[in-house]
Amino acid sequence: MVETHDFKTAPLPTVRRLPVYLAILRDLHERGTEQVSATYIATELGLESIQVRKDLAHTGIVGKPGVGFTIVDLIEKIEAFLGWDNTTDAFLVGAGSLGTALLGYTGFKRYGLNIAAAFDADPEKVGQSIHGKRVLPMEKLGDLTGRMHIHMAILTVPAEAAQGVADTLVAAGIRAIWNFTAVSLKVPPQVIVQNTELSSELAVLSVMLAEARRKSLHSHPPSC
Amino acid sequence: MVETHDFKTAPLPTVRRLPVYLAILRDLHERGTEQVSATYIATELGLESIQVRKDLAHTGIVGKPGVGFTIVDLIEKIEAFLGWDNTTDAFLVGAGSLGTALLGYTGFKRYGLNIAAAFDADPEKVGQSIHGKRVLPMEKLGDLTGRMHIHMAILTVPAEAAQGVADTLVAAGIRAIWNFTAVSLKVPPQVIVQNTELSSELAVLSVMLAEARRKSLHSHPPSC
DNA sequence: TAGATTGTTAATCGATTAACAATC
DNA sequence: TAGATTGTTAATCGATTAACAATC
Repeated sequence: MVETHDFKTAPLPTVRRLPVYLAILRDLHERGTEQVSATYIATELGLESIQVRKDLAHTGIVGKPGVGFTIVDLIEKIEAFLGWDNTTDAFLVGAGSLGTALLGYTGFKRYGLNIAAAFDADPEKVGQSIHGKRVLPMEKLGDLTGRMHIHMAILTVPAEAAQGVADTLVAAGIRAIWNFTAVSLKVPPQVIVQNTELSSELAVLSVMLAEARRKSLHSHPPSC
Repeated sequence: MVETHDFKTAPLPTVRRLPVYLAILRDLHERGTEQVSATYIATELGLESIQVRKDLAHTGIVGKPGVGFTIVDLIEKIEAFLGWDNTTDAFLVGAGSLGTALLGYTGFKRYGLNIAAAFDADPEKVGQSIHGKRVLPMEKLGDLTGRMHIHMAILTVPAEAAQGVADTLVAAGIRAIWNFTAVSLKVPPQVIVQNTELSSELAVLSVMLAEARRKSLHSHPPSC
C-alpha cells in the first residue's frame, strides 16, 4: 500500500464543537487571560473535560500538565484547523429577508468568511446595496465565480428556486454550498452541501420540551 | 421498580432527520402520491434505506411489506411525534436583521410554530410592526409570557445582551430557548436551550471543502 | 408466483467516557 | 512536595449497518 498522508479529519461532532470553544477562548483572550484548562472550558459548556481535551488534541495543540493550554496558541491552532486563518470569499444568492440578514451579519469575519457579493433574480433588487454589498443580476454569477475564484456559495433563495439556482452554481464551478433552504439539493458528488435545517433544530427543541413537560407532569401531577 | 411508561425518545440524529423526511412527504403528497417506500426516501436523500426505516419506526408508523407506507399516515405520525400537530406560540426577542428575517419566515407554520409577538429594547423599534408582528417593549415580556401561556422564546439579540435577556426569559417562566446568538447561555437545568450555531455549520463546510480540495490535489497535482 | 419491502435481531462501527501514568 | 491537568490506552455506550424471515 502506498504511504499517503491520510489527514484523517476529526470526527464531525468535534468539528462542530471547535468553533464553540473558539468563541470562549476569544472572550477569555479579550479579558486578558493567558492560560486555560480543558476543565474550565468543559464546565463553561456543561461538557466532560475529557471530551474537550480529545477535541483540542485534534488541532495538534500541546498543553502543559497541571496548567492547561496557552490561549493564543489554542486560538491559532483551532483557526488553522478550521481553515479560518485565511479569509474565504463567498457569494450569497437570494437577497430576501434571510439573505439580507446574513449580509448584515458582521460575525462571519470571525469565521474567516467574507461575502463578496450578493445575487438576486429580482430586477428591483439588482443594483441596490444591502449592508454595503452590491446585489448583482444572476446572469453575472457564472462569469464572476471564475474571475474572482469563488468556491463557496450561500443559498438563501425561495424553495421553488433552490434546485435551479444550485444547478447554476454547480455549472459556475462552485465547490461548496451552504444551503439555508429546506430543499435537499441534488448536486454532483464533488460538490459539498451543508444544509442548515431550521426544521431539524426546532424538532430537537420541540421533542426535548415535550419530554421535559412529561417528566414534570410525572413528578407534579396536574392538580386542576 | 415502579412500572412507568418510559417514553424513550428517539435518538437525536433521528429527531433531526424526521423533519427532512417530512418535507419530502409533503411534497409527494401535494403531487398526489399516496404510497412511499423507505427505499425511495433514502435514495432521495442519499441515505441507507435501513436508516430511514429505523427512523420512521420510532414514530409508530406501520408499513406494508412489499409496498411501503401510506404518505398521509406517515405525515400525521411524524407531525405527532414532533409535536407539530398543535401550534406552539413563541416570543421572538431581538428584532434586528436576523430577528426580522425569522419574523418574515412563513415556513414556521409548517413546523407548528407561531411567533406570537416580538420584543426589542430599542424604543425606535417598539410599536412598529415587522412582517405583521407587533414589536413590544422588553418590559412587557414578563407579564405577557404568563398571560399568554408562552413557553418558548427565540433569541436573536446581539451577543452582549444575550445572557441578560436569557435571565429575563427564565424569570418570566420560559421553558425553552432557541438561541441564535453565539453565546453559550447559562440557564437553570429545567430550561432547555437549543443553540443554532452558524459557526458550527460553517466549520463543517470549511473542513469538508478543505478535505475535498486536498483529495483533488492528490489526484490532480497542480500543473502551474 | 416473483419481486419488493417491512420489521426484527444481531454485528459493526465510531464517538464518548473511564482510568491512569507522566508532568508541571 | 501536593494538587491539578495533560495525553494515552482501554472500556463503554449508542447509533448505524447488515442479515433475513415474514408479508404484501
